[in-house]
Amino acid sequence: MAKQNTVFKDAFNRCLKLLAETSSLPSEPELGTTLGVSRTTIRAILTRMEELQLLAWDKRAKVVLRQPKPEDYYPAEETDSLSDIIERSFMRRILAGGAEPGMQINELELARDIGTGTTSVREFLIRFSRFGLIEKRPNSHWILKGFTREFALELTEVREMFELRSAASFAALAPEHPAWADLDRIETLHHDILADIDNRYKEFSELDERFHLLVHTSSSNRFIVDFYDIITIVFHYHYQWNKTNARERNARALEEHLDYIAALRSRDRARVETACRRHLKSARETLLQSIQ
Amino acid sequence: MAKQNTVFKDAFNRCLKLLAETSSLPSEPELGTTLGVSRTTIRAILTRMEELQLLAWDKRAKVVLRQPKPEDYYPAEETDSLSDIIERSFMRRILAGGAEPGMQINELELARDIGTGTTSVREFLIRFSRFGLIEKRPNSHWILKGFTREFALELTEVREMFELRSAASFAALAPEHPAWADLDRIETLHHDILADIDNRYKEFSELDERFHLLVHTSSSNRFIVDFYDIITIVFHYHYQWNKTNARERNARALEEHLDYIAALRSRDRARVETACRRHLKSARETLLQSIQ
DNA sequence: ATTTTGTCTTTTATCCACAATAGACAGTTT
DNA sequence: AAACTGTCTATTGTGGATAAAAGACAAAAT
Repeated sequence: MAKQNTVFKDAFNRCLKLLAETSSLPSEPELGTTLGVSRTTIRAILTRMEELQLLAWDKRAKVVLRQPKPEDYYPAEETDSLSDIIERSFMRRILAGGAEPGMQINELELARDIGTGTTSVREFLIRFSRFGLIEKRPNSHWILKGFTREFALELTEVREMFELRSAASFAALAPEHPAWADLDRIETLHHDILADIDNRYKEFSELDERFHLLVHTSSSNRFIVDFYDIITIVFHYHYQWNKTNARERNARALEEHLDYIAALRSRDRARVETACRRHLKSARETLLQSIQ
Repeated sequence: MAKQNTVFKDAFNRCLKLLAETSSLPSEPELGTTLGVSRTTIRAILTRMEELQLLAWDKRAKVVLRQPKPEDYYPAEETDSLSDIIERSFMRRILAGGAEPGMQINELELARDIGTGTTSVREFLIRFSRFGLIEKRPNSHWILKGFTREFALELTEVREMFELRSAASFAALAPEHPAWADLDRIETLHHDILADIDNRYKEFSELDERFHLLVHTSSSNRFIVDFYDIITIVFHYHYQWNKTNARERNARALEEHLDYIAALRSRDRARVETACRRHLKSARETLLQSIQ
């Protein structure tokens, strides 16, 4: 297998949802834009839909014949891209499994373990190395530096530097800047989740990412925004594998966010700094607690 | 060709220099440590030296038979690693050649151009992407974001944040910390170069890198130290292709460094900040001037 | 008791091949 | 005239093969 057709399968599944809602599908280029894939893939999807008797397709006419059934969809595990699979598998090994700092990482072994070629694993490791958790010895193995206390402290040090600066520039944005509207939407979601915290506390992780990314984006600095990727991935997996007191932690963080958002709106520099520092401090503590 | 034996050739050349200075070579493991390669490579080197009648090798006895001649060395262009070749070639294209921001980068074309396989080019691009000059569109091409004014401003903004913090922590290092001795050596070199600036101004680039890296290292933060890689590569190629007023620029920077070094030694926080800011400001101006 | 060497195995770096996907262009339809 | 479709080509993503390089282990030498 040279390449998995996950792009096709994922787009096919998404296209089924579109199909469920209309009696005929739009033009190929329009579908391509909607689903974010090329016309080649769209045509493969249409062909498949024809085969499944979902669609009568003749040039511009794309008439829906029947509603999609659950078995028409490709299974979810076939739509994950290879790099996602490798990432998950690797993160499980190093965060969940008891991986010791200093351990060697073996491309070949990792590839065999995941059931994939070495090229993909290698490319993943190169991409991943910018997160500072692994390091390459040329012509030799990779070294796991480990998700240690030092790592967390170094990460949060930079995060705090960047976020304080971003928050300050956010507060200075012109009132008509679209970021304020984004902030409104995010604030509303905070209230919604808090109102039903027992059931919805799990939605925090995603909202947290969205909020902080919005703040960082206002720095207009690619290095600051890119750095947030590291925060995202660390917190993403951290939330996934460390669920003690998740409800309380998230509720507190939501309150802090609301305070932080109010401070941004006040445009009062000192107030922004105080609220931002307070939240970052508790985020750091949460992260550190989970380490040992 | 699966793999170029550049490690062997480069180590062989370095080993020839060792051979020129003694009458017999040390043990295989010792040579390996000295040259930074494995015993496998050492044995290949010794075999080659035997073939060239440079050495009589029998187990532990490695008797030098004659001095190496220039033709014994492998040519310098054969000792460069493939990734160095790709890097140089790519940087020339985007910094020296008139590459427009927004331009597409084609892995295959680049590989053909350099005369190498696509895998190596691809891995280079992935590694290089962390410098923020290119961006990947999955399943499609890379986009050149360009060495623009915005890039330089974003880069220097982060650099200034990091270096101010690093300089402050440098000044707070214990007096017995080895970094102070490194600083002494670097200062001496500054005086040496300034004393013969007309002939030695070209040595500034390397010294500059060494000095700032020393400062950044004292932050003990891998993200800050790693970020300095970006500065290094940008300035490295910038110095290489922009030589107007190099002598004057370098002389001024050397003076600023000396002032900065004196400030670090004084351990006076305000003085450190002033000297650091002044130097970073002029470094930024130099970089910006070269862009348009 | 170390250290060194001989031999062998494992892993990395790199090229190549091929399916999936993107994208270009001309002819066709609205 | 603008958008769409049919067809074809080019490029990316990924597995597999292979030489270079690293490294393991036992036997030999100090």
